[in-house]
Amino acid sequence: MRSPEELSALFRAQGRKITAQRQCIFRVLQGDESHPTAESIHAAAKAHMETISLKTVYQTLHELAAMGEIAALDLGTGMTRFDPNTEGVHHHLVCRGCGKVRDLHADFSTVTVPTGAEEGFDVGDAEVVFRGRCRDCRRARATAPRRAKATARA
Amino acid sequence: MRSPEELSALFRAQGRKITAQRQCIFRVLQGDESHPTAESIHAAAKAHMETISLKTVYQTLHELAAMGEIAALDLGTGMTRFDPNTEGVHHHLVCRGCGKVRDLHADFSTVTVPTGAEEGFDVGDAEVVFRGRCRDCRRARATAPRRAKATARA
DNA sequence: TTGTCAAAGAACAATCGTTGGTGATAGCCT
DNA sequence: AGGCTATCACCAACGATTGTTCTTTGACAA
Ligand SMILES: [Mn+2]
Ligand SMILES: [Mn+2]
Ligand SMILES: [Zn+2]
Ligand SMILES: [Zn+2]
Repeated sequence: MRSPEELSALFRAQGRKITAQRQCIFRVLQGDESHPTAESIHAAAKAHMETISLKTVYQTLHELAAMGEIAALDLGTGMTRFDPNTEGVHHHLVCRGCGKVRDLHADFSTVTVPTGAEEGFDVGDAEVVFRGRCRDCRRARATAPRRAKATARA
Repeated sequence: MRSPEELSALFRAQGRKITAQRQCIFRVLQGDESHPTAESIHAAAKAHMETISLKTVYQTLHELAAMGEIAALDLGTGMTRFDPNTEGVHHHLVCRGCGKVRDLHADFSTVTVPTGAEEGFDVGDAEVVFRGRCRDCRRARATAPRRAKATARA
Protein backbone atom coordinates (compact mmCIF):
# COMPACT_ATOMS: atom_id res chain seq x y z
CA MET A 1 0.00 0.00 0.00
CA ARG A 2 1.19 3.49 -0.78
CA SER A 3 1.50 6.26 1.76
CA PRO A 4 -1.62 8.21 2.74
CA GLU A 5 -0.32 11.16 0.73
CA GLU A 6 0.23 9.09 -2.39
CA LEU A 7 -3.17 7.50 -1.97
CA SER A 8 -4.78 10.89 -1.70
CA ALA A 9 -3.07 11.93 -4.92
CA LEU A 10 -4.24 8.75 -6.59
CA PHE A 11 -7.80 9.25 -5.47
CA ARG A 12 -7.75 12.80 -6.67
CA ALA A 13 -6.34 11.74 -10.01
CA GLN A 14 -9.22 9.32 -10.40
CA GLY A 15 -11.82 11.95 -9.67
CA ARG A 16 -12.58 10.56 -6.24
CA LYS A 17 -13.06 12.97 -3.41
CA ILE A 18 -10.49 13.27 -0.67
CA THR A 19 -12.42 13.26 2.57
CA ALA A 20 -11.34 13.34 6.15
CA GLN A 21 -12.79 9.85 6.61
CA ARG A 22 -10.78 8.39 3.77
CA GLN A 23 -7.59 9.99 4.94
CA CYS A 24 -8.27 8.66 8.38
CA ILE A 25 -8.67 5.16 6.97
CA PHE A 26 -5.48 5.54 4.96
CA ARG A 27 -3.60 6.45 8.10
CA VAL A 28 -5.11 3.60 10.07
CA LEU A 29 -4.15 1.09 7.39
CA GLN A 30 -0.64 2.44 7.05
CA GLY A 31 1.78 -0.11 8.46
CA ASP A 32 -0.92 -2.32 9.95
CA GLU A 33 0.38 -5.86 9.71
CA SER A 34 -2.41 -7.48 11.70
CA HIS A 35 -4.53 -8.27 8.65
CA PRO A 36 -7.41 -6.37 10.21
CA THR A 37 -11.09 -6.88 9.60
CA ALA A 38 -13.41 -4.11 8.48
CA GLU A 39 -14.70 -3.93 12.00
CA SER A 40 -11.32 -3.54 13.63
CA ILE A 41 -10.37 -0.89 11.09
CA HIS A 42 -13.58 0.88 11.88
CA ALA A 43 -12.81 0.75 15.59
CA ALA A 44 -9.33 2.15 15.02
CA ALA A 45 -10.69 4.89 12.80
CA LYS A 46 -13.31 5.85 15.35
CA ALA A 47 -10.56 6.49 17.86
CA HIS A 48 -9.54 9.40 15.63
CA MET A 49 -12.92 10.30 14.21
CA GLU A 50 -15.85 9.45 16.39
CA THR A 51 -18.53 9.71 13.72
CA ILE A 52 -17.09 7.60 10.93
CA SER A 53 -19.48 4.87 9.84
CA LEU A 54 -18.79 1.23 9.22
CA LYS A 55 -20.33 1.59 5.80
CA THR A 56 -17.80 4.19 4.79
CA VAL A 57 -15.02 1.93 5.98
CA TYR A 58 -16.32 -0.96 3.88
CA GLN A 59 -16.71 1.28 0.86
CA THR A 60 -13.23 2.71 1.09
CA LEU A 61 -11.67 -0.69 1.68
CA HIS A 62 -13.38 -2.04 -1.41
CA GLU A 63 -12.16 0.90 -3.42
CA LEU A 64 -8.61 0.38 -2.23
CA ALA A 65 -8.88 -3.32 -3.00
CA ALA A 66 -10.22 -2.61 -6.47
CA MET A 67 -7.29 -0.29 -7.04
CA GLY A 68 -4.94 -3.02 -5.92
CA GLU A 69 -3.66 -0.97 -3.03
CA ILE A 70 -4.71 -3.51 -0.45
CA ALA A 71 -5.76 -7.14 -0.65
CA ALA A 72 -9.03 -8.56 0.59
CA LEU A 73 -8.42 -12.03 1.96
CA ASP A 74 -10.88 -14.77 2.74
CA LEU A 75 -8.99 -16.91 5.17
CA GLY A 76 -11.93 -18.80 6.58
CA THR A 77 -12.12 -16.81 9.81
CA GLY A 78 -15.63 -15.61 9.09
CA MET A 79 -14.69 -12.08 8.21
CA THR A 80 -12.79 -10.64 5.30
CA ARG A 81 -9.25 -9.67 6.27
CA PHE A 82 -7.55 -6.74 4.64
CA ASP A 83 -3.85 -6.70 3.88
CA PRO A 84 -2.06 -3.42 3.14
CA ASN A 85 1.06 -5.38 2.28
CA THR A 86 0.82 -6.08 -1.42
CA GLU A 87 4.50 -5.71 -2.17
CA GLY A 88 5.78 -9.24 -2.16
CA VAL A 89 3.87 -12.44 -2.80
CA HIS A 90 3.40 -14.14 0.50
CA HIS A 91 1.25 -16.69 2.23
CA HIS A 92 -0.51 -16.72 5.56
CA LEU A 93 -0.50 -18.46 8.88
CA VAL A 94 -3.97 -18.55 10.38
CA CYS A 95 -4.37 -19.46 14.02
CA ARG A 96 -7.24 -21.83 14.64
CA GLY A 97 -7.48 -20.59 18.18
CA CYS A 98 -7.61 -16.81 18.08
CA GLY A 99 -7.89 -16.16 14.36
CA LYS A 100 -4.72 -14.10 14.22
CA VAL A 101 -3.09 -13.94 10.82
CA ARG A 102 0.61 -13.64 10.14
CA ASP A 103 2.58 -13.36 6.97
CA LEU A 104 4.60 -16.29 5.79
CA HIS A 105 7.40 -15.63 3.38
CA ALA A 106 8.20 -18.97 1.89
CA ASP A 107 9.22 -20.16 -1.50
CA PHE A 108 6.76 -22.41 -3.25
CA SER A 109 8.18 -21.75 -6.68
CA THR A 110 9.43 -25.29 -7.01
CA VAL A 111 6.05 -26.82 -6.30
CA THR A 112 4.80 -28.73 -9.29
CA VAL A 113 1.36 -27.34 -9.86
CA PRO A 114 -0.40 -29.16 -12.66
CA THR A 115 -0.79 -26.97 -15.66
CA GLY A 116 -4.25 -25.69 -16.32
CA ALA A 117 -4.37 -27.21 -19.76
CA GLU A 118 -4.05 -30.81 -18.67
CA GLU A 119 -6.94 -30.53 -16.24
CA GLY A 120 -8.99 -28.09 -18.23
CA PHE A 121 -8.63 -25.67 -15.37
CA ASP A 122 -6.92 -22.36 -15.88
CA VAL A 123 -5.06 -21.98 -12.61
CA GLY A 124 -4.85 -18.33 -11.72
CA ASP A 125 -2.99 -18.54 -8.49
CA ALA A 126 -2.40 -20.85 -5.61
CA GLU A 127 -3.46 -19.73 -2.21
CA VAL A 128 -1.65 -21.51 0.53
CA VAL A 129 -3.17 -21.15 3.94
CA PHE A 130 -1.50 -22.78 6.88
CA ARG A 131 -3.76 -23.41 9.81
CA GLY A 132 -2.48 -24.17 13.22
CA ARG A 133 -1.90 -22.58 16.60
CA CYS A 134 -0.02 -19.43 17.37
CA ARG A 135 2.36 -19.29 20.30
CA ASP A 136 -0.15 -17.56 22.57
CA CYS A 137 -2.84 -20.11 21.88
CA ARG A 138 -0.41 -22.96 22.34
CA ARG A 139 0.47 -21.62 25.76
CA ALA A 140 -3.15 -21.07 26.70
CA ARG A 141 -4.06 -24.55 25.60
CA ALA A 142 -1.42 -26.15 27.77
CA THR A 143 -3.42 -25.18 30.85
CA ALA A 144 -6.89 -25.07 29.34
CA PRO A 145 -9.53 -27.81 29.58
CA ARG A 146 -9.11 -30.40 26.87
CA ARG A 147 -12.35 -29.92 24.97
CA ALA A 148 -12.37 -26.13 24.80
CA LYS A 149 -15.04 -25.00 22.41
CA ALA A 150 -13.53 -23.30 19.38
CA THR A 151 -15.02 -19.83 19.33
CA ALA A 152 -13.19 -18.76 16.18
CA ARG A 153 -13.90 -15.13 17.03
CA ALA A 154 -10.84 -12.97 16.77
CA MET B 1 -17.52 -41.34 3.51
CA ARG B 2 -18.84 -44.79 4.26
CA SER B 3 -21.75 -46.39 2.50
CA PRO B 4 -25.29 -45.50 3.58
CA GLU B 5 -25.58 -48.90 5.22
CA GLU B 6 -22.37 -48.47 7.20
CA LEU B 7 -23.40 -44.99 8.21
CA SER B 8 -26.73 -46.30 9.43
CA ALA B 9 -24.92 -48.87 11.52
CA LEU B 10 -22.63 -46.17 12.89
CA PHE B 11 -25.52 -43.91 13.80
CA ARG B 12 -27.30 -46.78 15.47
CA ALA B 13 -24.18 -47.67 17.43
CA GLN B 14 -24.01 -44.10 18.69
CA GLY B 15 -27.59 -44.14 19.86
CA ARG B 16 -28.76 -41.91 16.99
CA LYS B 17 -31.96 -42.80 15.26
CA ILE B 18 -32.05 -44.02 11.73
CA THR B 19 -34.68 -41.98 9.99
CA ALA B 20 -35.83 -41.92 6.41
CA GLN B 21 -34.52 -38.36 6.08
CA ARG B 22 -31.06 -39.29 7.24
CA GLN B 23 -30.90 -42.27 4.98
CA CYS B 24 -32.03 -40.09 2.14
CA ILE B 25 -29.20 -37.66 2.86
CA PHE B 26 -26.72 -40.52 3.09
CA ARG B 27 -27.80 -41.70 -0.34
CA VAL B 28 -27.66 -38.22 -1.82
CA LEU B 29 -24.14 -37.70 -0.51
CA GLN B 30 -22.95 -41.08 -1.69
CA GLY B 31 -20.57 -40.60 -4.57
CA ASP B 32 -21.28 -36.90 -4.94
CA GLU B 33 -18.05 -35.31 -6.09
CA SER B 34 -19.46 -31.86 -6.73
CA HIS B 35 -18.62 -30.57 -3.24
CA PRO B 36 -22.25 -29.62 -2.78
CA THR B 37 -23.67 -26.92 -0.56
CA ALA B 38 -26.29 -27.57 2.10
CA GLU B 39 -28.83 -26.03 -0.22
CA SER B 40 -28.01 -28.23 -3.18
CA ILE B 41 -28.05 -31.29 -0.96
CA HIS B 42 -31.43 -30.20 0.29
CA ALA B 43 -32.68 -29.82 -3.26
CA ALA B 44 -31.41 -33.26 -4.22
CA ALA B 45 -32.96 -34.80 -1.13
CA LYS B 46 -36.30 -33.15 -1.82
CA ALA B 47 -36.39 -34.88 -5.18
CA HIS B 48 -36.74 -38.15 -3.25
CA MET B 49 -38.54 -36.82 -0.21
CA GLU B 50 -40.66 -33.78 -0.78
CA THR B 51 -41.07 -32.76 2.85
CA ILE B 52 -37.49 -32.87 4.10
CA SER B 53 -36.48 -29.61 5.71
CA LEU B 54 -33.33 -27.59 5.20
CA LYS B 55 -32.84 -27.60 8.93
CA THR B 56 -32.65 -31.38 9.04
CA VAL B 57 -30.12 -31.33 6.23
CA TYR B 58 -27.89 -28.90 8.09
CA GLN B 59 -28.19 -30.92 11.24
CA THR B 60 -27.30 -34.20 9.59
CA LEU B 61 -24.42 -32.67 7.68
CA HIS B 62 -22.98 -31.28 10.89
CA GLU B 63 -23.32 -34.63 12.54
CA LEU B 64 -21.55 -36.36 9.69
CA ALA B 65 -18.82 -33.72 9.76
CA ALA B 66 -18.38 -34.09 13.51
CA MET B 67 -18.04 -37.83 12.99
CA GLY B 68 -15.42 -37.20 10.36
CA GLU B 69 -17.47 -38.90 7.68
CA ILE B 70 -17.58 -35.83 5.49
CA ALA B 71 -15.58 -32.61 5.44
CA ALA B 72 -17.02 -29.11 5.69
CA LEU B 73 -14.95 -26.81 3.53
CA ASP B 74 -14.79 -23.04 3.49
CA LEU B 75 -13.47 -22.29 0.05
CA GLY B 76 -14.48 -18.69 -0.12
CA THR B 77 -17.53 -19.23 -2.31
CA GLY B 78 -19.91 -17.83 0.27
CA MET B 79 -21.42 -21.14 1.33
CA THR B 80 -19.95 -24.09 3.16
CA ARG B 81 -19.12 -26.93 0.78
CA PHE B 82 -19.39 -30.52 1.92
CA ASP B 83 -17.01 -33.18 0.75
CA PRO B 84 -17.88 -36.86 1.17
CA ASN B 85 -14.43 -37.78 -0.03
CA THR B 86 -12.28 -37.95 3.07
CA GLU B 87 -10.18 -40.89 1.97
CA GLY B 88 -7.09 -39.30 0.54
CA VAL B 89 -5.58 -35.94 1.34
CA HIS B 90 -6.31 -33.70 -1.59
CA HIS B 91 -6.55 -30.07 -2.54
CA HIS B 92 -9.13 -28.10 -4.46
CA LEU B 93 -9.58 -26.16 -7.63
CA VAL B 94 -12.12 -23.39 -7.17
CA CYS B 95 -13.52 -21.68 -10.23
CA ARG B 96 -13.74 -17.94 -9.82
CA GLY B 97 -16.47 -17.84 -12.43
CA CYS B 98 -19.07 -20.42 -11.46
CA GLY B 99 -17.83 -21.51 -8.06
CA LYS B 100 -17.45 -25.14 -9.10
CA VAL B 101 -15.00 -27.12 -7.01
CA ARG B 102 -12.89 -30.00 -8.20
CA ASP B 103 -10.46 -32.25 -6.45
CA LEU B 104 -6.79 -31.83 -7.12
CA HIS B 105 -4.57 -34.74 -6.35
CA ALA B 106 -1.10 -33.30 -6.27
CA ASP B 107 1.96 -33.98 -4.24
CA PHE B 108 3.10 -31.14 -2.06
CA SER B 109 5.10 -33.36 0.23
CA THR B 110 8.38 -31.87 -0.93
CA VAL B 111 7.35 -28.32 -0.14
CA THR B 112 9.56 -26.88 2.54
CA VAL B 113 7.13 -25.59 5.08
CA PRO B 114 8.90 -23.75 7.84
CA THR B 115 8.71 -25.68 11.08
CA GLY B 116 6.33 -24.33 13.65
CA ALA B 117 9.00 -23.93 16.26
CA GLU B 118 11.06 -21.40 14.36
CA GLU B 119 8.12 -19.07 13.84
CA GLY B 120 6.35 -19.83 17.09
CA PHE B 121 3.49 -21.12 15.04
CA ASP B 122 2.41 -24.72 15.32
CA VAL B 123 1.50 -25.55 11.75
CA GLY B 124 -1.30 -28.07 11.70
CA ASP B 125 -1.81 -28.44 8.01
CA ALA B 126 -1.46 -26.59 4.78
CA GLU B 127 -4.55 -25.89 2.78
CA VAL B 128 -3.85 -25.22 -0.83
CA VAL B 129 -6.65 -23.62 -2.79
CA PHE B 130 -6.13 -22.95 -6.45
CA ARG B 131 -8.38 -20.29 -7.87
CA GLY B 132 -8.89 -19.84 -11.55
CA ARG B 133 -11.32 -20.62 -14.33
CA CYS B 134 -12.83 -23.94 -15.22
CA ARG B 135 -13.09 -24.99 -18.84
CA ASP B 136 -16.73 -23.99 -19.13
CA CYS B 137 -16.12 -20.53 -17.77
CA ARG B 138 -13.08 -20.11 -19.97
CA ARG B 139 -15.21 -20.89 -23.00
CA ALA B 140 -18.01 -18.61 -21.87
CA ARG B 141 -15.60 -15.79 -21.24
CA ALA B 142 -14.14 -15.98 -24.72
CA THR B 143 -17.41 -14.70 -26.14
CA ALA B 144 -18.72 -12.81 -23.12
CA PRO B 145 -18.48 -9.05 -22.60
CA ARG B 146 -15.22 -8.10 -20.96
CA ARG B 147 -16.48 -6.81 -17.65
CA ALA B 148 -18.94 -9.58 -16.85
CA LYS B 149 -20.09 -9.26 -13.28
CA ALA B 150 -18.93 -12.17 -11.19
CA THR B 151 -22.05 -13.69 -9.73
CA ALA B 152 -20.23 -16.34 -7.73
CA ARG B 153 -23.46 -18.35 -7.47
CA ALA B 154 -22.89 -22.00 -8.21
C1' DT C 1 -15.25 33.71 -3.07
C1' DT C 2 -19.22 31.52 -4.13
C1' DG C 3 -22.43 28.52 -6.67
C1' DT C 4 -23.23 24.14 -8.49
C1' DC C 5 -23.46 19.28 -8.64
C1' DA C 6 -21.86 14.87 -8.33
C1' DA C 7 -19.69 12.25 -4.91
C1' DA C 8 -19.42 10.79 -0.23
C1' DG C 9 -21.20 10.12 4.34
C1' DA C 10 -24.76 8.92 7.95
C1' DA C 11 -28.50 6.42 9.37
C1' DC C 12 -31.35 2.78 8.66
C1' DA C 13 -33.18 -1.39 6.75
C1' DA C 14 -32.43 -5.38 4.16
C1' DT C 15 -29.92 -9.30 2.51
C1' DC C 16 -27.71 -13.97 2.83
C1' DG C 17 -26.39 -18.28 4.80
C1' DT C 18 -27.07 -20.26 8.89
C1' DT C 19 -28.66 -21.24 13.58
C1' DG C 20 -31.85 -20.97 17.37
C1' DG C 21 -36.28 -21.27 19.35
C1' DT C 22 -41.19 -23.16 19.70
C1' DG C 23 -44.73 -26.83 20.08
C1' DA C 24 -46.71 -30.58 17.66
C1' DT C 25 -46.31 -34.81 15.24
C1' DA C 26 -44.17 -38.87 13.79
C1' DG C 27 -41.29 -42.72 14.10
C1' DC C 28 -37.21 -45.43 15.90
C1' DC C 29 -35.98 -48.73 19.31
C1' DT C 30 -36.37 -51.39 23.49
C1' DA D 1 -46.87 -50.19 23.61
C1' DG D 2 -44.20 -46.51 25.47
C1' DG D 3 -40.44 -43.45 25.84
C1' DC D 4 -37.49 -40.74 23.79
C1' DT D 5 -35.67 -38.53 19.51
C1' DA D 6 -35.91 -36.61 15.42
C1' DT D 7 -38.30 -34.05 12.41
C1' DC D 8 -41.51 -30.71 10.93
C1' DA D 9 -43.28 -26.06 10.17
C1' DC D 10 -42.86 -21.68 11.52
C1' DC D 11 -40.71 -17.76 12.89
C1' DA D 12 -37.01 -15.12 14.64
C1' DA D 13 -32.40 -14.12 15.23
C1' DC D 14 -27.59 -13.95 14.07
C1' DG D 15 -23.26 -11.46 12.08
C1' DA D 16 -21.14 -9.79 8.01
C1' DT D 17 -22.09 -7.15 4.38
C1' DT D 18 -24.79 -4.33 1.17
C1' DG D 19 -28.70 -1.29 -0.64
C1' DT D 20 -31.58 2.88 0.11
C1' DT D 21 -32.41 7.37 1.12
C1' DC D 22 -31.48 11.59 2.53
C1' DT D 23 -28.10 15.04 3.87
C1' DT D 24 -23.55 16.98 3.68
C1' DT D 25 -19.42 17.89 1.55
C1' DG D 26 -15.49 18.60 -1.60
C1' DA D 27 -13.89 19.92 -6.25
C1' DC D 28 -13.97 22.99 -9.73
C1' DA D 29 -15.66 26.71 -12.57
C1' DA D 30 -17.45 31.31 -12.89
MN1 LIG E 1 -0.27 -10.68 4.52
MN1 LIG F 1 -12.61 -32.67 -2.42
ZN1 LIG G 1 -3.74 -17.87 18.40
ZN1 LIG H 1 -16.40 -22.21 -13.92
